[in-house]
Amino acid sequence: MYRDAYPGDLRSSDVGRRVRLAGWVARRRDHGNLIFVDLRDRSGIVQLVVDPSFAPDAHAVAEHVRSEYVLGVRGEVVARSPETVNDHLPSGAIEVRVSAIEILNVARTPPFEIESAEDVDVDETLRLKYRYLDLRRSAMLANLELRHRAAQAARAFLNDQGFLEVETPYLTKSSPEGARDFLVPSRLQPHRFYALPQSPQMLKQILMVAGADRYYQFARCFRDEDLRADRQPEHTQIDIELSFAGVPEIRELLEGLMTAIFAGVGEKPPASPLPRLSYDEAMLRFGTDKPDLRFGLAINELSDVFASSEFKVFRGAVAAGGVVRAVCAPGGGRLSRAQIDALTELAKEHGAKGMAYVYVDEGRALRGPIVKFLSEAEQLALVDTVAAEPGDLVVFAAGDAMMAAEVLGALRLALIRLLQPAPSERWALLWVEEFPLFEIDDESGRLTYGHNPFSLPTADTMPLLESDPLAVRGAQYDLVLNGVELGSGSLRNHDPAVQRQILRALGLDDERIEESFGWFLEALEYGAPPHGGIGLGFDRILMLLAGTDSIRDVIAFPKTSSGTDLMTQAPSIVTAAQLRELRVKPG
RNA sequence: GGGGGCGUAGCUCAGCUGGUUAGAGCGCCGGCCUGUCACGCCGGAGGCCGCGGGUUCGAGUCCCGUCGCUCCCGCCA
Repeated sequence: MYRDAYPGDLRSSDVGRRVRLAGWVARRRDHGNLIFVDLRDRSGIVQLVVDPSFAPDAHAVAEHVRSEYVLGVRGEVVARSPETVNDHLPSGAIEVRVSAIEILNVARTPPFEIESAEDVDVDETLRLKYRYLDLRRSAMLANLELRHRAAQAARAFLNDQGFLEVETPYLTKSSPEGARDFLVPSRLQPHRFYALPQSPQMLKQILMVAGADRYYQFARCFRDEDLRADRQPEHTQIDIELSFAGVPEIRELLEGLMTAIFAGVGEKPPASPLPRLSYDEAMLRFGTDKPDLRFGLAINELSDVFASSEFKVFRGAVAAGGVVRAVCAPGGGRLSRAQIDALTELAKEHGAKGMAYVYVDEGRALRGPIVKFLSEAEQLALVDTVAAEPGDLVVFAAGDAMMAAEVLGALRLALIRLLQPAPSERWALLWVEEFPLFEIDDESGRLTYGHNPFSLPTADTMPLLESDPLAVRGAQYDLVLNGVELGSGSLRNHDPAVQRQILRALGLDDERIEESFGWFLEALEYGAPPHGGIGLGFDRILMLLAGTDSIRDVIAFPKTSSGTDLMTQAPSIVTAAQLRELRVKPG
């Protein structure tokens, strides 16, 4: 037996207890006579005292101990004298007086300090190469525990709601739609390939057809696309699907799930029912389909105010069927000229020709290059509409409505970043609903799906499928937390005819539909129940709950943004023999 | 595919308009130290300045290329 107690768990109530401990040397302080060792494991740290007059053998061993050595220790928990209590340590009221030490394993000097006094940011490259050392740090272990607790809370909730956990295969069928697939060559069937799933979407719908009724899975999803701080080639989603449920019930269920997850990690969950925004509303007011509602700075409609303005840019935009809209940034008056210029550049990057702006002075008087073109009535109406206060900055976008939404959405986020207004709440969780089922692809000009080609159109827009597909809305619901899309869900098409119609509207010919989706559409013909579900980005939820800005911090073994695993050096070259066996020709 | 940032000791960084032998803090090694907890004091080792090329009397510094990491755009139903 190596241990009968954990270092970080020991407290005053354990005084007098004889314990066996095991762990790593976090720090050693050698006073020549007394030696102090901070012993660490997942539970935390406790101070060991090695006194040569009490335990000469243990002291002789302790002299050779170094950082990150693995120790087995025997001793007695003793109270510290009041002046030696360490308030910074949960176990700081006690220490362990050591009677015997065994070095269970030695360790090379770590390439970076695991317990560093200063809060130094070690280069992530190094952390990833030595991930086992990085994970040994308490912050990273805390993230692993957070992940575990969130997963357990979600499972417990879903189990309680009668859900069945089902695993779907990793080796599955490639389909040309959506993201690029990771491919796996088949040895048994040369020149054929499996694909790693981008999502278990169709399989979970098949489970509904099968009568599984309520399904969930912590599903690993693979996409061979370029990476980001919040995107990995493989990520985990809490994949959920249920039968015979409408949108309100699904919303209620998922709000319960989120509440359970928040509570499971010790966070106060946002109050149910959550706010709901339609996609159109979100775009209009926040210029994005994933608004961060912790901050105001909503977009204001000013087209009517400036329809006949002397300021040509505004008047012209409205005359051409466009809009004039603005965001009022409280305290924005303190932005420097250079910062305004940077905002203007940002606006241009998103399609604006420039960026009109006005400062709001004392008495709500306006100042800035464009003010001389604005009538007194226009100025009053502007100040009134955007609720401007002295010290504010108002930025405008004039032109096409789509462009204005995008520009102001970007400006809003940039202004929030620059001005750092106090968030109205810690967690702003909301639903964004009824996305357009179809979009126009910028490159090809063809119709493409907005979110998910399996979504059911809303009842009122279903008849427009052929006549005006761009007006069709899906019975969809996205969950957005603090401006991050956590997941997107919808009711699905259980009617194969409607599903086929949508695929056709996307420009797929019957042959292609048959090849990619034939098996799936056939299944729908055998009594598919009405159903719907969602896929929640588990890593993203954890990233937010952990308070980090990279998904890599909540994944045990993530890959770099060029897709390498720095620890194992995957992906790697394989042998010619392996390729021959797979009938894959070396490039 | 495109744009930005970074790369100097084991780690985090400094190194000015090109100019002696490239520095600091931490870590590491050795010595001393009975209560420290970022222990303290003394001493020491440690550098392909990412890599390749160029300009120059002279390059960590300037130029070109390249590699790696990173952020963003495209992309990601």
